[in-house]
Amino acid sequence: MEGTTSSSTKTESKPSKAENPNTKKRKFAERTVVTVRIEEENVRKQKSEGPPSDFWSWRKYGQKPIKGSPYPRGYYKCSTSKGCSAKKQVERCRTDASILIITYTSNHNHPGPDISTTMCCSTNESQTTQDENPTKIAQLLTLQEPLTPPKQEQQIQPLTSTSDHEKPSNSVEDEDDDLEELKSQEEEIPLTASIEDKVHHLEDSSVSLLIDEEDPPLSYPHIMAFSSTTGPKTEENDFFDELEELPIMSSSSFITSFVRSSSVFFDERILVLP
DNA sequence: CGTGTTTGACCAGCGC
DNA sequence: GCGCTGGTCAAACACG
Repeated sequence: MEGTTSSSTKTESKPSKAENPNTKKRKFAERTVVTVRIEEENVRKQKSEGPPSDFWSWRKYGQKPIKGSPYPRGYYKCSTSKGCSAKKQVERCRTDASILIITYTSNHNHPGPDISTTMCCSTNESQTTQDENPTKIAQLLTLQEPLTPPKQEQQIQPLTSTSDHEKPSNSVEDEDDDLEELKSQEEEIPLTASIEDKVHHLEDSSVSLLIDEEDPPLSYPHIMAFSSTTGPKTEENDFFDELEELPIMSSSSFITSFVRSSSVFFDERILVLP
């Protein structure tokens, strides 16, 4: 909480509505942007079931149509714990409805849920869990698919802050007429980048910028969930070992290694600093 | 009954 | 200064 320390310049209190003085601070809000690609069948599910859930429980408190986007943006607060100020915004990529853009703001002020039970970390149980929680697992499954188009994927934003980062970096703004073309291109493009390639790429690029060990980003559910569980994991490691052979990690390399793993979950992570 | 969703209204940041 | 737009609130409603 009070993660948005950078922007509390407005001190005049707003009596009735905004109980949190940090509300409506757009420009300097710290955010972590995650794009998640969902598969087509899940796209339909999303429409009926909402955004893919992560390991927190979220309560929707608003939805707004976003100018220039055919899809509304949903606003969610963490309902895992009372008083938790963690929020997220979920919207769809304008060019590809199968891409969800999730923007995490603020920080969880409570330990994460026990993902060993919440999530399908056990490799043996993963299949059954998928059957039981297809939506929740959907974003995990997406890593099996090649993710965002290479252009978008390679242009991981540096740590500069504008409110436009969540929109895809490719030329979305201009010709809407090209959207269909882009879509068709996306479908035609043999998205062949393997997970390892992607991980490798992310590792080589700016992922290291995303995680500052002394001042970690605001909200990255997996990391927090992991850190909240007691000590180094076994099942989780097994899980990730399946994804990628991880060396034994020291505490410092754990995060880096985790990022490598978590970057598998998410197409793209953008920490926006003030 | 508790929890979550929907939805209209309100407010403030931001660009012009 | 003004209008647009995004973000939040809160009442009403739905659901288990």
